[in-house]
Amino acid sequence: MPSVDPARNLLAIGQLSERSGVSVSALRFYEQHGLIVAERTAGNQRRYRRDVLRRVAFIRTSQRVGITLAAIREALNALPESRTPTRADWVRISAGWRSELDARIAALEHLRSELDGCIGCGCLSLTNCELQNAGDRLGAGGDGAVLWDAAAAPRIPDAASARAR
Amino acid sequence: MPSVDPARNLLAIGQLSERSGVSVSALRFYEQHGLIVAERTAGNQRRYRRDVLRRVAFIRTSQRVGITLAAIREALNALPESRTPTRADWVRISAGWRSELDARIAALEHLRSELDGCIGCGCLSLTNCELQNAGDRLGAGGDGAVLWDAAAAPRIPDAASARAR
DNA sequence: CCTTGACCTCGACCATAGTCGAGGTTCTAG
DNA sequence: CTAGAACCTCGACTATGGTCGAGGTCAAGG
Repeated sequence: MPSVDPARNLLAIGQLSERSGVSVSALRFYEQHGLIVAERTAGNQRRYRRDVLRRVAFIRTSQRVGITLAAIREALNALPESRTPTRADWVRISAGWRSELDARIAALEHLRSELDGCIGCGCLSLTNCELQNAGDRLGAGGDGAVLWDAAAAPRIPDAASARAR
Repeated sequence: MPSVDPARNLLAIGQLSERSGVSVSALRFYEQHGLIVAERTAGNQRRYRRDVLRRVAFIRTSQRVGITLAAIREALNALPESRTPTRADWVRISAGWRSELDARIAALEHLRSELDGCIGCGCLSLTNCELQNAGDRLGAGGDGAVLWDAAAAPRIPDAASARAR
């Protein structure tokens, strides 16, 4: 195991991996996608500043809440000088994650009530059923709360337009 | 538009697409993955029995609840002779979907409470945080209700084992 | 100095749920 | 009989979040 630069306390990728519990390949992947940064040694090896550990923690925690890497990256980039989130940053951002979570829970509950109304009904007749025809969606809650918004674009790129193209 | 076989009332793929609202490519995809079946004309074109319409409705409705195609296929294959679900089948199976939904909602609520407890805490210190360390997961609820089961296999194929392999 | 473990890049691959296009065939109306 | 719409297969591509291996380099201890 390589020893740590005594002056600046930089971490090699294996060390960061071990301390964060995130695989080496995932760390490289995060860098590729602009979520973390690394300095390089003369020999082109990555060296991480210690605050990257916090950054990785932030990323994993946000992921556990179901936030996509793209959204996490945006949240990080929105910070002044793209700094690693402070505790205050975390409080603010995680409150936003909480709203996302609320929205997703609400969407599932709405869906459940639809399903309940549908369990005994003529659903499979393919007409007159909310579950069949509603415009709301479940999909990996992309950007924002576009939940049961019937006015949104149709989620099934339907046969007619498919053929038209 | 081709006319329907008067004797058996079979549907061409375009007709099934139009009536079900599911794209032609998706219908072929479903067939490829064993969710629906088609007879063939002498010229190798698909012809669908009318009950496939019900089957497709079942598939789409189940998908809207967030069930994966793999799980839907299993549910369909579990029916006697892999018949198209009757109304009674739908009642039974959709009750199962409902439990899945309940489990997913419970998982999200659990997560939310963890997040709440974590918003002001030292989360980002990477220690002593439930959100950081818990074994529960969100991921596209695979097979069954493996929700916040700390005994389950670690979801982060961690650095150590990655290196070991 | 040399070995060995840790590191590097790049490209291919996993699952999920399809879409799109190329190149060729079939079906049906006129 | 023929035009054209609808159909066929197959392979490549989309996005997400990575993993794995090949082939090659770096760094540090003995």
